[in-house]
Amino acid sequence: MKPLKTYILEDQIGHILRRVSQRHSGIFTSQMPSDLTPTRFAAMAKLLECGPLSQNELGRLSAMDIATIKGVVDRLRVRKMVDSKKDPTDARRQLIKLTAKGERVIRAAIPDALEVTKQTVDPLTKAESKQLLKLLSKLQ
Amino acid sequence: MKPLKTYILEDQIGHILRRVSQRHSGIFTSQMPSDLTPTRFAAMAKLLECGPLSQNELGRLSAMDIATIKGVVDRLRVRKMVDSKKDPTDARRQLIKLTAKGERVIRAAIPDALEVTKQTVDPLTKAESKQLLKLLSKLQ
DNA sequence: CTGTTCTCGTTTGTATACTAACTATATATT
DNA sequence: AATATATAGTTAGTATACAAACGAGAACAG
Repeated sequence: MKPLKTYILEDQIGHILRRVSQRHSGIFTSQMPSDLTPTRFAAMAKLLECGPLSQNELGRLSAMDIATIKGVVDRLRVRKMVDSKKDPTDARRQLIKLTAKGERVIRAAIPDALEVTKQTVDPLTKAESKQLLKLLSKLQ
Repeated sequence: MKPLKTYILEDQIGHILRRVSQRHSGIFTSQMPSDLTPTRFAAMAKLLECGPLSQNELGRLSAMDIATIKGVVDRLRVRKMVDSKKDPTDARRQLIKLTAKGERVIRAAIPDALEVTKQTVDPLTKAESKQLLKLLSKLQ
């Protein structure tokens, strides 16, 4: 006899991922300056790490679609966190780089971001947290 | 001497969660009919499980903000997957219920959704997958 | 040199996701 | 009954997220 296929939303990895992401983003919003969203922060952190990048490279490195990264960069530009100039070697490219203000802001925000990570995994022991990262990494 | 606080985006739980969610949603999109998004599916699955619900209840049960669930319900209504009527006992409420079409669609989609879950955790062993769900559940 | 193909970025459209301000209705308190 | 408070839903605004179609430039084939 075949077992019934019942569908329990709460048991599905997709649903749980969504809820955990919601919680994380709530923690992020409450801890960080209001004009730093998770994606803006990610883009700026990558620029700090790598120096000036094309939009495409920045998108790839921070795991954002090109249409998404464009919006993120536009909004960062409005806030004078980044600026851009034509790549002299390739007229299609825009090189995006942190402004002085942007670099100051992202450096100041990094300790807070580490605190966000800490609070997010706070319900777990250190070993559990390490295990979780290991398992999630296999799913990327 | 204080250690340097280096920030590795790829090690942060928020970033990893975002990437895993992206992968899951890609699998969902490729496996499911194009007019069933993850949230639409979740809302309909809850309606199938619980019967008619107010927008508020539906939002709570499927982990969506009231402003979000409104958009989801509106789009489901346009597609004739749900309809709604005034709650006779409370004039503020709209009772949302699956249409016959909606019920047919969601029932047919459930096996596919279980397959999406399966594919999502495919890189993990059964034990790992169970462990992952356990750890994630602690973070909800 | 000339197409062909690829890549970079833009734009449009749709769909979450949440905040804040608002209206309307219900419920509780005095 | 009058007032205060709480709840249900709507609306507007901002920010991801991605698909699809497009133009401009680069790279490469012949």
